Amino acid sequence: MYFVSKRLFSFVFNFVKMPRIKEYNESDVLEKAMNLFWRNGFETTSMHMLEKEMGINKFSIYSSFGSKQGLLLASIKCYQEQLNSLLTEIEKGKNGKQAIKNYFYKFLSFSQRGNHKNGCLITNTKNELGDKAAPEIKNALVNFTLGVKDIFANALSKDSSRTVETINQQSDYLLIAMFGLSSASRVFDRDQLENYIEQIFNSI
Amino acid sequence: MYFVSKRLFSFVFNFVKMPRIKEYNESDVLEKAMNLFWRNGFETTSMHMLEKEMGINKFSIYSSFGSKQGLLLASIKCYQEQLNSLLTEIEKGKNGKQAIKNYFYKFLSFSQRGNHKNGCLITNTKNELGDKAAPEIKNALVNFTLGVKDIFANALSKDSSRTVETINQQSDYLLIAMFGLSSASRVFDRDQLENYIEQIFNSI
DNA sequence: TCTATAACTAACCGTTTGGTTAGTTATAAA
DNA sequence: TTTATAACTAACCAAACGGTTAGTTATAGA
Repeated sequence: MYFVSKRLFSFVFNFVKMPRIKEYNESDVLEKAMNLFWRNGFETTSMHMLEKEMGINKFSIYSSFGSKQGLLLASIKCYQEQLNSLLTEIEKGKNGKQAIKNYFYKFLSFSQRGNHKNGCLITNTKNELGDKAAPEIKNALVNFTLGVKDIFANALSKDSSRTVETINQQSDYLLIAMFGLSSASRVFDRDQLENYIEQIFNSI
Repeated sequence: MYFVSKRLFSFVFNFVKMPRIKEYNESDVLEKAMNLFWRNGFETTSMHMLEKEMGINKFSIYSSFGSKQGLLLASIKCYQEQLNSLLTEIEKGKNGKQAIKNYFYKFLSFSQRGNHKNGCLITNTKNELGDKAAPEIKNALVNFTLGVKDIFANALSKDSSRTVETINQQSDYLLIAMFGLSSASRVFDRDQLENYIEQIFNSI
């Protein structure tokens, strides 16, 4: 079974005439929407703000992304791709603990893009919507979190002398510490946060 | 300069006639409002929900608390009083580190009142409103946070062999760890959170 | 009983929300 | 040039939002 777009299908088989072409790039406008959700949260970001920031009107938003929550879901996936490029660096590192620590510091810079204290879109969305989020969104959040824990666990297992149980406990701990850092990064100062990171890695 | 209520003033000086009496108790309805804000956040809690939960109508809410943000401010102060009774136990403890650890555990139970994962009203409000909060609310949040750090620092200074700088760093660290725990307590499981607490206190 | 007053009720206010839809325009195959 | 189609514009929708206000009711002193 192959899936092709309606446009491609009609181009190949000449069944329908080719209509007007989109004047915007979906991934460009999505990036702008993501930044808005990241900075302001879901509820605070109104459709009006999205129209202005994305440079297209409601009709186009709804025809590309279905609904406001659909746009949030697409934004989350876009955000996750960006975070993934930071996460893969953990997997490359030889010293697992040090690689995770580097990730914590890099996340700190990442979260303050554009001199805004944005925090983390994943964490922000969990904090704001919780159980009220659409099932697809909740799944995306949970799966990403599980993936991060796995990456932490794999990195820790590279270092010698940790039992399986210790690895599980420490990766759980680092996961929550990361969640805490994400929330705290919207409130506390840079040097407080760096001190926080140093203390975290003292105990493992 | 003495401040007395209009009612008391008129009672004492017999200047005006005594009108109809309030049918509700302000601290009772405030407690109910606080629980609603604590569980749902500020924006999600509508005036309609508040009317139903508090058992009085908008007019009474506005005449007692001025505005929705005024009601939130009163709720925060009510919440802070409840947390203070947990915090004073830290000051009583002989072993500073252990007293703070006990506080972390007690907060965990406190935050899950009524089988809801409420987190902490202070932290939730910071996370949700941030800079958009009214100045009075921001002040209340900041001052409370500073107070907690002081209590941590005083407790740590009871234990021997810590420099002034270490005390400052560790109390800053515990403050952010507490902030993280408050956020994480709405998402993670009890045993994950307990493991988190144990690891936090390994490093100090 | 009369009266001044504040607690109360309920209808109402303008604004904003997410979302829709009728009508117009640009495209490219026929 | 005609035509089918989808991208586009802009006016529109009901519902919900925080907040107000005119009118009613209960109270206690006079």
